[in-house]
Amino acid sequence: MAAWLFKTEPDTFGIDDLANRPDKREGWDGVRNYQARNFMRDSMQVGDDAFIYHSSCKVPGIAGLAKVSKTGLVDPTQFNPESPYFDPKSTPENPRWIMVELEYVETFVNITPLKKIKENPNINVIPLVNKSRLSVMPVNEKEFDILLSMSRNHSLS
DNA sequence: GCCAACGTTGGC
DNA sequence: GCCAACGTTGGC
Repeated sequence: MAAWLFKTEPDTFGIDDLANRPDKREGWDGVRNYQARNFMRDSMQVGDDAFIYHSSCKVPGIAGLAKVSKTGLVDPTQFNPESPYFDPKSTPENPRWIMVELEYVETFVNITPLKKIKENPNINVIPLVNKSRLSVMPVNEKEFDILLSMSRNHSLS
């Protein structure tokens, strides 16, 4: 089973919004980056772990955990002219943007800040730390274990 | 297919 | 709000 990290702006949609959905699930729409899309389309499987990372906020960092609950969904916002994610070049016959659905698992008591993540030499592999702007990125097993224990230990303090 | 210009992201 | 990093666009 693989693990991933999803960036999101909590002002728009954060871990609390996911937790407050009636079924605690949400289609992860609005990703408009081919590399990120390819991860969702080609590599994700139901049951994969998914960190929810909050960006562009007071304390950027990992806020919670979710899991992939559906794969291979067509992002409906690409066909909606009113949506900021509208893509006039995409057609229903050949949709360009594929998404997954995430299901809420856990909110960490405290955010695990990017600052702390950067300080750990064992997790400098992920594009997050490398200043990439990828909004969806893979997290290897070792990194996942470290990040999860950081997040849970931190929540005890 | 190169690459300069431009727009966006996102931490600070 | 600044600006570095990076993806995308479009002229050639």
